[in-house]
Amino acid sequence: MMLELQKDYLKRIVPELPELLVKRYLLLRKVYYSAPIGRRTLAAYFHSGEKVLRKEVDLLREQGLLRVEKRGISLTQSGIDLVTAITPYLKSLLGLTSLEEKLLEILKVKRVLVVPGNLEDDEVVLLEMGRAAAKILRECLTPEMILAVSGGTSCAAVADMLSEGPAPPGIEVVPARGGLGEVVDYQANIIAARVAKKLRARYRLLHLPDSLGEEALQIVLKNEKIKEILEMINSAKVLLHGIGIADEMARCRNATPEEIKKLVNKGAVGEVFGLFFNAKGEVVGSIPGLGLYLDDLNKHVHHVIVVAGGRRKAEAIVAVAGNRARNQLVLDEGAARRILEIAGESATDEYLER
Amino acid sequence: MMLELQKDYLKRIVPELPELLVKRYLLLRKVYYSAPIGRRTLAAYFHSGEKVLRKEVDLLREQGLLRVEKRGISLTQSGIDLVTAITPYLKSLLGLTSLEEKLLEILKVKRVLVVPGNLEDDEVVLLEMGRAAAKILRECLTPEMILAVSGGTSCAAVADMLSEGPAPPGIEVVPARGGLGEVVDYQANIIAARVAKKLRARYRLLHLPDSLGEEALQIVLKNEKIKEILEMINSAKVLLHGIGIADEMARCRNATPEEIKKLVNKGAVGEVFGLFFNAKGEVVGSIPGLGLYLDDLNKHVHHVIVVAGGRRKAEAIVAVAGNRARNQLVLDEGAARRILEIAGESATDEYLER
DNA sequence: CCATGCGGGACTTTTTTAGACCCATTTTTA
DNA sequence: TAAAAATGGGTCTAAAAAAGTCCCGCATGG
Repeated sequence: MMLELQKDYLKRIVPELPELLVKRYLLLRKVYYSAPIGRRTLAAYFHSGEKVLRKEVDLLREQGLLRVEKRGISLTQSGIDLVTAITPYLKSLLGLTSLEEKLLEILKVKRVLVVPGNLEDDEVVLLEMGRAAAKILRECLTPEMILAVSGGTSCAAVADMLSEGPAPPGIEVVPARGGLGEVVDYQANIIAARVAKKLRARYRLLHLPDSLGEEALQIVLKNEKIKEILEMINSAKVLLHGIGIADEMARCRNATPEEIKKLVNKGAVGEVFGLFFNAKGEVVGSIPGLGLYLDDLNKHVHHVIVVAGGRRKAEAIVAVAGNRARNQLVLDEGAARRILEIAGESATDEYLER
Repeated sequence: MMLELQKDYLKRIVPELPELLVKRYLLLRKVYYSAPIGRRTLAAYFHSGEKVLRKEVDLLREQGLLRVEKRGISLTQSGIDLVTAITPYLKSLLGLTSLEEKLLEILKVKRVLVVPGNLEDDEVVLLEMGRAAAKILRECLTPEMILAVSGGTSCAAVADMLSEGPAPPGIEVVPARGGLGEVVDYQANIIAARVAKKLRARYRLLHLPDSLGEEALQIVLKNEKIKEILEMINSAKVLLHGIGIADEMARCRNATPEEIKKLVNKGAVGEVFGLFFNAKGEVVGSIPGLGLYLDDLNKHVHHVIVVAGGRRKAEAIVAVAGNRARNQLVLDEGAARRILEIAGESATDEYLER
């Protein structure tokens, strides 16, 4: 409270502080993730003039935070320390801390962590979310547990940012789904393997194409190996997953226009593991055959880490991750603020209904 | 510690923060003590251009901290709140908090409070010191006690800044000395009366010219009234006093050149109540007759509040107020930093002696 | 071995800032 | 009560700072 008070006063007597602080924080953060990086590249990234950027760089270099060399700009050790140390203060200044508290109430989950920035405007935000989620993930690990991970860019970012180093013994990493989409880096299988490698843990793969006909699926499911892995997935104690937007994911899974229409009519907005959720968080559709398996998962798991960002995913996040007491959400500022807007709107709606 | 850490990081990522903060703090503080005050007067005060100052004023007005009216500039309620609330943060930023801790060790007193700024450059500092000391003074008051105050500009400032309002019952305010100097506002008598009025307490006056011959003094001392007051002074539980520079005060008390030379030869650097102290804090001279009385005072008193500022008073402060466990010092930044310098020098001297 | 991207420097244009007034009004002073 | 001083606001101009746009020599990586 005392800190909040001072922060407020500080903003009034030095109103240029937030702007300066955020600007430089974003610069340092970008360099952190992209070093070594050139002056012009940075300028283009921030849509600012070269001279303007150079001034900032010079200033931060004079402060000993940046190192400017022939090969490009990178952070000094102090710069690295600062970027991590100042994040909580910045979040408080930007109102993200109070945003987190509000979302905690609205979404009724275990934890909400909001990363500054918007995924849609700034690619670095994804990495930052990945880093935050990776940290949480490590906290959740205990010996002899199964960790299930989903696919997608968000989980890929977590794998990227996960620190290398041994995890508790006996951990196994499994993909929560089969193959999906074309980009190999975002496949659950690949991500599971990469996470396992970082953790120096074992992993299993699920060799199952995702969009399979009903009959074919029934046959494949009789395969012992696949049955075994599916059982492993279902007994996972930690679950890491992203969130899909319903219609996009349906299209991505080669659903027919009728099927998509059907889903939309049922109010599907969010998707995860091939399960489709409506705004109230109810399952209104699923990939045939696997649906039941995966619906069970939520009942036995201990920790669920959800990583998602971008304003356009807000509805899906509420639908998929809301009202689940075991969920820990890692969001970006864009999604977080949008969720608050939606909640405000629906609250207004309720008010109007009376 | 956490706060210190953040402060440090904040200074590195926004190095212009201290400058901005201090500049505006000083502006607000000046307005606080001088409102309503005009733009040009302020500009002249800060030795800055009119336009520069106007920009700052506009900014602070937009922040709702200043009110700009035909009659002049004054603080809004928020502005008043801010000026008082931000002081501890500012002190920490300027390193005054750590300065206070160092002085506490060096001077071995009960408390050291350092006010930002230098008395010699900025007249407002005196008022700020007065306000700080007045606050401490009120904390020290208990029913039925005697409060003794000395003369001088510092104590006058305390009287000025003392809030109006009742004190614990039965308090009596007495001047610690008789008349001294020409300026009526700085007489101990007048200050005692003003303090008493603010506290809604009773007061007594000491009708005794300070520079009296030895024989005349002996006669006057037989006066019952005077004896009574002198006894009251000696049984004071709270003592508020400033600090004089030895040679200046000697001259002020109409000492002959020989007497002054004698004092200087004895190493006198500081003065209070007509007692002269050398650098080690020993009494090396006094106004005839009253010396013993006043030397006793320090032995029975509970709280001693010392107010002094300006670099040139540093030696005197160390001499008079150092090494007294009951003393609470209110200093300005100028004096405080100079004291630290002196301590460093003498420490170096000791080092060289080995 | 060359092409790309790097930091640093220089030059010009644009924008911002700062200084020096004057004005109508209010407040203080004589 | 009248004169004098001080108030905020406005404006014009000079100065300075900022920003945009190049070019250069160099290292690095394909």
